[in-house]
Amino acid sequence: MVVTRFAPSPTGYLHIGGLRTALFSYLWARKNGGKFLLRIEDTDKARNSQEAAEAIVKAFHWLGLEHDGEITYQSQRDDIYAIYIKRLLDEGKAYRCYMSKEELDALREEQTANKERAKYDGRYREFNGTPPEGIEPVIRIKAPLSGEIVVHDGVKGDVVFKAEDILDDFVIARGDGSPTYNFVVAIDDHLMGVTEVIRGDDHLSNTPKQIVVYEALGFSVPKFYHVPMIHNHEGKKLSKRDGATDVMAYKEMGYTPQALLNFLVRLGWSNGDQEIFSMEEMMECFNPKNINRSASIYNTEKLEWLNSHYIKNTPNEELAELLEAYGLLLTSHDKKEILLDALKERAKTLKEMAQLVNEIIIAPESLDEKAVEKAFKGDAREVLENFAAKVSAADELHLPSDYHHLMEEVVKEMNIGFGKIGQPLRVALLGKMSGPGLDSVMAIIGKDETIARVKSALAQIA
RNA sequence: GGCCCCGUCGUCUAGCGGUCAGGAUCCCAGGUUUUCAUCCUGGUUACAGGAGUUCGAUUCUCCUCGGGGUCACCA
Repeated sequence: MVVTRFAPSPTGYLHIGGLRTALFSYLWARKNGGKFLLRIEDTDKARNSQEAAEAIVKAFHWLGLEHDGEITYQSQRDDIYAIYIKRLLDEGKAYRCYMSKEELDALREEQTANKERAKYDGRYREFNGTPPEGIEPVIRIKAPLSGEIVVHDGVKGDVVFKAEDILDDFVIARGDGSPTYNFVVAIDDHLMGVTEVIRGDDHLSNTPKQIVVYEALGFSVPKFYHVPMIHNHEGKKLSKRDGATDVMAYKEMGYTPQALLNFLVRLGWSNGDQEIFSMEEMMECFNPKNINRSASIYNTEKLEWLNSHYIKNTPNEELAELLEAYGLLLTSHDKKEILLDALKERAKTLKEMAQLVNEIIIAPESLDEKAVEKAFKGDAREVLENFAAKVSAADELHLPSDYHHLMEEVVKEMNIGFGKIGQPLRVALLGKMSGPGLDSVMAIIGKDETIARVKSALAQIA
């Protein structure tokens, strides 16, 4: 069984980069009928893990990504980690190191001065004398000091590290007894049954350390996939400073979950030339072997395109529900269909769409001066008066086509081009030169409001 | 600085020894539309550089350059 996991450290919210690795992990688990687990890496007790977990779960929920089973909190697993620390100590695979912080700093400084790599010198590795007074020892693992550690990575291939280059006896438990990251990650992944670790490639250089832990404990090493970073415009790792990295901010901006997920799945991963993926297709097609090796630059142009694509292709019923989050209650609006049909091809975001709806429903406060100047030339006044009279006289006006017929009548009668009625009417109804089809607009606001807006405009330009 | 990763249009990418180097987005032009948007059609733009290997390299090897990541009693 394929078991994947997403293991964020609780920095507050779910960001784009994290979401992408979570998505990859989720898809791979679902595709294989496996499990997708969530673990909160909150060994840093100063932070509020509960809130962070809730923010992440909330974002997952919005996106429709559900994790399996209970959430694992590292902060609640000290007892478990203690067992493995003791085991390593008992087996002589780890030891207490009584070096003080000051001594360590001094050592590092000296090494740096000599242009050597800063590393622990192993002075307590074989120590069995009397420990110095007043030192709370850290616990270090006996790491191999020579030879190679090979990470068999599904994205990067086999990455070879020389032990002497990168390893030393690193700390697995602090002076206060709390375990450190590289130690608990290995234990948790093993205990949770994780078979494939899909994570950012900033973790690649951590991996040899984790492999040391796996091997010391006799655990089998999972399959790794280190996915390249997402960079900002400057080519640097994406961070909170780069604008909207909070996933929920995309909801506020009016992006649909579908668009965001589709955008992210294609960032660093591809399936031939395919650009549009439904959730089902993602689960069907996703395979980490097609993850790109190089970092990608984050750019929202395609996201916008995808968003408008999905808005266009979302059924009205569903669209009306989505729009509720933007303060638009359309579910029982009698002209909902016409309204949504008229606007879904025009909006890039749901937020924008809500705004466009209001621009139709609510009469313009004032008419744009330039538009008035341009549109109300020649016999515009007569045209509008004629049209208003026809609207007044008609009994049944419901569909856009009903209004369209009236416009056609005026055009024929007065022997003018369509633009001669379209432009002034548009300005009268919407206050500006652009917007959706006028026949739809009129069908939406209805007969009385149409007449009222035309008359009001006529009065204003008198 | 040590170690590691990466390098195809501006951006996301396809390519896996022989292609007019393909698609998407963006941008531009034309068409459709009373307008704007959508939509349709067309167009501009890329193999970082240099050595090899080979009949032939974007593809394989090495070097250079460039970018990124990581080097904690943080995660």
